[in-house]
Amino acid sequence: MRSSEKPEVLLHLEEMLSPVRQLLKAHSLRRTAIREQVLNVFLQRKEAVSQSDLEQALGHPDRITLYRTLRTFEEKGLVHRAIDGTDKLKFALCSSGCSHHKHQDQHAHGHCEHCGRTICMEGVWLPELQSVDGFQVKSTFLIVQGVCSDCGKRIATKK
Amino acid sequence: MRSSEKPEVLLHLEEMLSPVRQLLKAHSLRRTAIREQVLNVFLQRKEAVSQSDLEQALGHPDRITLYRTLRTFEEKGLVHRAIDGTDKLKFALCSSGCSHHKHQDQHAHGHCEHCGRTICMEGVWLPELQSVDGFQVKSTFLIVQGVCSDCGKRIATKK
DNA sequence: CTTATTTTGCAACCACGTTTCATTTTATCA
DNA sequence: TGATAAAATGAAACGTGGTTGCAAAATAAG
Repeated sequence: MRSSEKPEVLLHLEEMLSPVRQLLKAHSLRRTAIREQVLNVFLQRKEAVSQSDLEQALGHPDRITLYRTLRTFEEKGLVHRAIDGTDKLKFALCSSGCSHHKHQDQHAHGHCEHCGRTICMEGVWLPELQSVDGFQVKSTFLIVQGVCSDCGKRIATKK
Repeated sequence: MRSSEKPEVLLHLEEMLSPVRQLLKAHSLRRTAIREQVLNVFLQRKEAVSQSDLEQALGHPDRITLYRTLRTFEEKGLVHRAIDGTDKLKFALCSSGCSHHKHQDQHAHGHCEHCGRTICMEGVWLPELQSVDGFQVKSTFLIVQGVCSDCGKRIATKK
């Protein structure tokens, strides 16, 4: 689908409406199909997603390209790694506090042992440590494992 | 090396002295070479170790056997997974509070971004949460990233 | 010392992370 | 709009790690 096939009016509308393109432009990233698709998934879901989540959501695109897309996003400060205690690497959209090399992620991550989703818990604050037994603290992560509210309801109603 | 080649007095001494064999017996596990070796590494280092750490430390034994050894130890409550924010799975010796299926790990884990080691921080306590926005909390993990005291000293003296 | 049970080591498979390189696509500028 | 430089893609290929099944070996029990 080439953009030249669309009337100009529509093009301008799209440019105005698309937060995805704004994000790409703001981080000086070229606009490509997979980047837009990936960003759309990040914007739709508010949770942390793994590469395999994305592969499924996007109908199994080239996995190397997807891999590099995520790494590029991470480098440019669009996403950060969300540590959720699983061995699976997940990413979440950065908030405005993230820059290219310093990511801030001042909230806990809740990992649901039922559905496997990882949600960001904005309300939980992390202990602010500076040094522990000679260990210089640079960042802290709090992982909360349990059952998310959706799964909790589902279990309650089905039983 | 068959034990029958040693005098009986020595045998008794060994039995009395070996915490490794006590651990195995306490968890009704058979005494095998690799299990003793792995436990020795766990007892010597006080940090969390990954499978590849163990492979290196033990001179690359059969990796499947090692893999199953760790899983067995985990099932029997000898070790627990130590979440340190890396994608690499690590294990640490359980304290007395661990049973077969319920592991307690009430301390933070410090991950050194310099040497990659993961140490247990007994002094840092985790926030006790019960429910956050409908999320039922079952366990919490605190990961502290930074520079461990050894690396801190090493950097300070070398520069 | 024999036997039943457990553990080991091997083969084999799949998922994932990662790099290299030729080809394609994008943004830029005339 | 069309040519061009730079960037991104897709294929191939490799390494590591996790996992299972099965026959051989080792262990604990009698």
